[in-house]
Amino acid sequence: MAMPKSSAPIEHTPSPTPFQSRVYALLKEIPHGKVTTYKRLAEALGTRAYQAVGQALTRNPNPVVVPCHRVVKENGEIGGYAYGSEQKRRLLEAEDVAIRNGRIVDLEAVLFDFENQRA
DNA sequence: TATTTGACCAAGA
DNA sequence: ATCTTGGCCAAAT
Repeated sequence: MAMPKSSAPIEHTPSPTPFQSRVYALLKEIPHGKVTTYKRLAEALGTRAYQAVGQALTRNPNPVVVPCHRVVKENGEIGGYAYGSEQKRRLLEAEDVAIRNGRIVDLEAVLFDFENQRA
C-alpha cells in the first residue's frame, strides 16, 4: 500500500533518551520534603547541562512517579513546571517546604544531598 | 550536519 | 533589587 507521502504520523510516545532516563532515575531518589536544583542534578550526572535537565523534565516527566516539583532553581526560586509553577508551589507546600514571595525560605535546610543520600 | 531552543546559572552594569 | 549578557550542553528542528 502506498502510504501518502506526508501522512501525519501517529503520536508515538517518545522513548526517553539515556540522558532523560538518568535524570528521572536520580530524581526518584529524592524523598518527600526534600528538593534539589537543576544545577545540582546536572552535576550529579556529571555534566553542566543545567538547561538540558529542565528540558528533560518538560518532556513527559513520567507523571506522578517522577517528582518533578522537587527541582528548583539554585537561587531558591521555584522555577517552571509542566502544569504551572503555581501547582508546583502547592505541591511543595504540601510537603512542608516553606515558600515566601516565590522563594524557598531556607533552601539549605531542604536540599537533598546526592553524595550521602541524606538531608 | 547546522542551527535554534530551553522548567538554568553567574557575573556585571 | 532588576535587567542584560554570555555561557552551558542535550534535544529538537
